[in-house]
Amino acid sequence: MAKILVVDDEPDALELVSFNLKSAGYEVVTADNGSEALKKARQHVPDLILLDVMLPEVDGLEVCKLLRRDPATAPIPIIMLTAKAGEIDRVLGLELGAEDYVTKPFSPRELVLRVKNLLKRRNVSEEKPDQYSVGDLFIDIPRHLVTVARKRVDLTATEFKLLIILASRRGRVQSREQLLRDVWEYDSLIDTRTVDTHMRRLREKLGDACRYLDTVRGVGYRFVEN
Amino acid sequence: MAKILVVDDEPDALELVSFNLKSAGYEVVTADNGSEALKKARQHVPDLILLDVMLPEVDGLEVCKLLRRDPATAPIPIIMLTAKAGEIDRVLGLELGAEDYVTKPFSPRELVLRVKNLLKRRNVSEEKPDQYSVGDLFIDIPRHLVTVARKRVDLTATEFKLLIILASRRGRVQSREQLLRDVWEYDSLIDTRTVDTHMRRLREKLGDACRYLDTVRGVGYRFVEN
DNA sequence: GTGGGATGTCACCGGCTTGTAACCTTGCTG
DNA sequence: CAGCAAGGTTACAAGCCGGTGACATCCCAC
Repeated sequence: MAKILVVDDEPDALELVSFNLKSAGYEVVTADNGSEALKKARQHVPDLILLDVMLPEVDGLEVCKLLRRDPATAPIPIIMLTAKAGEIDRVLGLELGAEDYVTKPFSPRELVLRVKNLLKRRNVSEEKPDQYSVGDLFIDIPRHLVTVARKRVDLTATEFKLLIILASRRGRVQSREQLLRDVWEYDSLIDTRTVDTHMRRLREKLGDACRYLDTVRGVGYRFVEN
Repeated sequence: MAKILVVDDEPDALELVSFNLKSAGYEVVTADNGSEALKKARQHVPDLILLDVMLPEVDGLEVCKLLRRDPATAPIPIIMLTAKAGEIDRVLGLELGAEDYVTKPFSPRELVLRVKNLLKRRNVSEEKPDQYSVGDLFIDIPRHLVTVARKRVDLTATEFKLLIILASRRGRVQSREQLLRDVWEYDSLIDTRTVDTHMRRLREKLGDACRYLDTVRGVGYRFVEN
């Protein structure tokens, strides 16, 4: 998954943005001032940089210019963040090589969408992984293989699919209806309680690893976040 | 998706407009006279209002003025619809706080575009946000997760929904009846005092963060503005 | 056809959630 | 300051929800 450097001097904004990007599955590196941003950009060589214009000392425009000057960081696309919606800023930012521009306040959703688009355009792959691993649980989709603590676990087709759907949306609660749609692939000819039964069988087979599967009462099931 | 209140006394016009908005993916609420418009605006708190100027009894300009006077509906952007293309009307409407002005006959396409633009400008993201954060309180809807000062708080399904409804209308007081409608999703087979009990449980679990939940005596509850 | 595994359904149970009522506290009004 | 109404608290019973075991059915391999 793509690595993104987020630069903002306000801790709250930094937290908000990086949380959302992480949720969307990106790897996030942060910096809260201009010189740190330059250092981390050279150190990590991220796939994309989110850069706040208003920074103490070295401001965002300056950082942008310096990043473009260094051949190591020059090709990295940059999205500028700013509170000012002024035309001057926009033009200036774009001239200095920012790929895109987002004015505060922005919706986290919108930001993630722009990031996604930009990365897609840049052809940085963001395909779904064909394997997951959490703690001592390994899931290999093409091999249809699941192991817990290196020991192989045999799952039926339905159990496997259920596990994958949950794992691929790690942290996000899936309602029974949702799971029926995605695992069984048609709408509710099936009793929602059937999901419970399959969860039970899945948990039974996973043994210790069933700790990764949460029940959220009144809502549905969830694969734990960490 | 954004909710839009459409007000027009001609059934044909009402139908035309709401059909097009629904096609564009918006949720539509309708009213065919001024007082109903006011009632529904307060009840549904839409993201935008399309208001015909020519209405029997209370006319559009009057409705506009009244909407602006009520703090609950004041911030909602309004687009005025009128047959008259006169400059006087335009000025009057804008003075009264209409955000935009469309003269009949208009193309449905144009109308939908204006709606889209206005919502975008207002940063009413076309979709509802899937997370909220205020101070040290974080709410993540897909994860069904609430944290206060980074510490996880376990809420029941009802408590969670109540919190989300309040958070999504930050600053606007919600009456007990309103909350019953939106959280419990059917009309008041339930005692309004039940809301109190759930607010208490919610506050208890939120601990310090309950300071974000105001009681407005004689009216209802509110998530604080800032 | 038979046997075994996979799958969907059901009934039951225990516990948590939830609605309600009764009582207490608070703050407004005169 | 007294009285009252609105909201906070407490307690509790009902019932909903999810876990579980049992079972019928289906499908496939043999």
